[in-house]
Amino acid sequence: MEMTSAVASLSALAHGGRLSAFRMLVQAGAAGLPAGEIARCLKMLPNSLSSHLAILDKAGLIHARREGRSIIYTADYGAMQELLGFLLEDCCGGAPEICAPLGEIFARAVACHGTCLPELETA
Amino acid sequence: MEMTSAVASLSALAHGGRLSAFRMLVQAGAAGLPAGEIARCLKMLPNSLSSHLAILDKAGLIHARREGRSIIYTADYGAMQELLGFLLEDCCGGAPEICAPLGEIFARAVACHGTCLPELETA
DNA sequence: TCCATATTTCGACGATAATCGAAATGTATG
DNA sequence: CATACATTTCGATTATCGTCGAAATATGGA
Repeated sequence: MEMTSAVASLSALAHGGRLSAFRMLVQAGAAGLPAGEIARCLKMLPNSLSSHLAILDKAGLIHARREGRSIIYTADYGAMQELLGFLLEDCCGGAPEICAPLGEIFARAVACHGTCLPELETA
Repeated sequence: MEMTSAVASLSALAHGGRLSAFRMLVQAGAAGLPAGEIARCLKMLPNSLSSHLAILDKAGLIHARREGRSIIYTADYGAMQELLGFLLEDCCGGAPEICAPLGEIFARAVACHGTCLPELETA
């Protein structure tokens, strides 16, 4: 991943609404979520959210597919992986013991306890 | 880590110059780098860089210490860890096989091959 | 104390981004 | 084909950000 797309991804995530939306999608998995559902959950106007989702999409962090009259958005885990990898690239200046504790992130991440997303699966 | 500081961190990183500076510091390890060295390497005006470093500092991603007439900046690996953890929190919607490949990030990260930073250690 | 070095702070200007109402597009249904 | 629904696009306004020159602060050395 090169600088310019990393900045695009980080800029896309550097906004409360977009970050919340992205995290919802990350937590939603491959099934994804319709735009309206996200807007309702985050209490944003549909048109505002739409432009935010477009920014995330343009950065490659999420993708859209039409399903009936809804548009379903899904997180791109590969893009996420590239971004995190970019931040960690050549880290710790040759002292592996510094970046070793970063591995604990995944111990927590893989736990997958799931907090948000109330009745989305049943709706 | 709560939303508001995550957005601050991502906003801080969402800029070419700041992202480059942060990555230099991440790669520099605990020794850190003086502001002037970063400015020279990134071809930025000292005052511009200074305000960018201030933003990264305010977000908690780096810290400053004075050493002689230089000011040495260092990356905060703990803050970095929190940010990455926040992005990965409750990921994958209960399907661990999705976020498992994210673990490969660290296989590469821990390699610590070191690219940039030419004669900084000898200067 | 006087000067050079290293870095930051201030102030202004131009560029970019966020927000919202209104209108347009695409899709199902009667 | 007309209508309702889901979402996007457009246009304008306001706020925030990035950049740069100039001046200020802090440190070390002659």
